[in-house]
Amino acid sequence: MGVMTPRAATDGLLPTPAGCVLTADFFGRPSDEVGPELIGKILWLRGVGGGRLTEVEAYLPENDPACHAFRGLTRRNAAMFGAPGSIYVYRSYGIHMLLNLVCDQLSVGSAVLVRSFEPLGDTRMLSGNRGLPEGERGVELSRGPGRVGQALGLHLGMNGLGLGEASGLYIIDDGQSGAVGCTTRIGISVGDGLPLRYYTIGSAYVTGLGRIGRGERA
DNA sequence: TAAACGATTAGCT
DNA sequence: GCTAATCGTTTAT
Repeated sequence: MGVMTPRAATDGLLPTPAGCVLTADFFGRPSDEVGPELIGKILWLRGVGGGRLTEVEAYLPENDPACHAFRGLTRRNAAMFGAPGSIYVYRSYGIHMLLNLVCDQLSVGSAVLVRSFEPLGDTRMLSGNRGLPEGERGVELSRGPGRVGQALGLHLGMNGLGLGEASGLYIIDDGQSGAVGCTTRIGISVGDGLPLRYYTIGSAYVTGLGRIGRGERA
């Protein structure tokens, strides 16, 4: 499934990781199916960097009031109803840029929220965007959805663009995988209780480790 | 036009 | 563990 990393998409100073680039056929399923399979895949923004996905959450338009698409299409969430494998970026709390990957078929309104990743390769661009010491690669760099957006330098101009050439953002499968855990989602006031958060078991690049430790919704 | 509300994080206690 | 800061989007007048 998918195609190999396009050579044209590599940057001399910051090579895009080798592997199979996931495309619309991978994302064209409900987000609770795509979510767990994304764990361990590589999120990479051309020329900036990225890492291995360690935490994502699925949002479904039906029976899920926490999903932005639950109340139908608005100007803000329009990108969420776009083609599978496109990007939905929105501003949270007036500050943070949160990254979602659109799943399922056109106009369904299902997406996966990227919450954390473990950095790979050169982190100079990422740490610079975060305002951290050059080369920083600790959890402070990319644990938490707001930090992910800031590290990658996301902006609303990327909203609605497709993964790949259009946006420079790629999801790459390099064949490696780890154990995937599942718990309830984080930071929402409605629709919690649904086990739609997926994470890499044992990784420090996961938020809310406390509640996982207590065995909540394991 | 006004009010309320967050898919959060940093900073305290 | 708890709370404040922060401001665009949505929803209600």
